Amino acid sequence: MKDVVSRCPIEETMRVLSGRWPTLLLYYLKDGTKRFSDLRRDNPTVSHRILALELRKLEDAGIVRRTAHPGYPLRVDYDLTGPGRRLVPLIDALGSWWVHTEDDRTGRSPISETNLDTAA
Amino acid sequence: MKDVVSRCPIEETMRVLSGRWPTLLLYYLKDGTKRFSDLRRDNPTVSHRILALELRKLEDAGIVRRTAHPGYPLRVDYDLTGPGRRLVPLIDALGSWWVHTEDDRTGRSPISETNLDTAA
DNA sequence: GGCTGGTTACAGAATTGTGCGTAATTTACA
DNA sequence: TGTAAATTACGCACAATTCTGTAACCAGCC
Repeated sequence: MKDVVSRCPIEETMRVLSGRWPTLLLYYLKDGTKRFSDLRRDNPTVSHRILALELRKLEDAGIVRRTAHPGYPLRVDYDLTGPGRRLVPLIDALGSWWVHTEDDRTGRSPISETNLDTAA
Repeated sequence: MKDVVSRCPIEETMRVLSGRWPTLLLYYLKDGTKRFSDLRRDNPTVSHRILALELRKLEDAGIVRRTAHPGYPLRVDYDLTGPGRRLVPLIDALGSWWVHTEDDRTGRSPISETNLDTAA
């Protein structure tokens, strides 16, 4: 990718949210504070390296707050910032959009007077 | 919500919207019908190949409708489907989220009353 | 031959995964 | 009591995989 700094906010947002993990991490973090190992447990298919990189990316974007506790064994907490929490419902909206478009994808119309299929 | 598919709808949505082009194409298509060459002109940095691939992906996702007119020279129109149009405000919301988090990113207080938030 | 939309073949860039190393402290065990 | 190993959250080097771009080619009518 180039070093192009886009002025389009949508592009900027997508630069952060693109990929498989960011929205998933948001999803797990909306429950509250999680530790690195918690997040790995939540999603066993992320490699530790990628998890660290993604968390760093979200931190840089101001979505996630990283809190390192001094002492050993190491302990680091992650939770959503204000912007991060405000982002959650938007992500959820995308999720429901997908669910609703299922009707369109399967060629059915959503709940209407003409349609009384056995719903899903 | 039930265990509809084995995968999360947010993940499915992001699988389609991830990357640099999908949201940009949505942005250009929300004005109305466009042809392949129009979209290339709108965004000169997409390669011919990628544009075709991305449009195909959006078509498969039910976001974009492809209409090939018979006759030569070839002519193909692209426009948003119903789901595609319903997606636009959600994308816009992500854009305004980014604009509003600017305050947080730049360390300014988000207190606003005399706040002219005109998105770019 | 040129126009348009699209595809294939190959190359190079970017992203992701694997495995090893590290820190200071606790526990395991002989 | 001493030594080894586990723990936790990474960083680094490297391999594998995926993504993107370039260029050429196709179709069929003017």
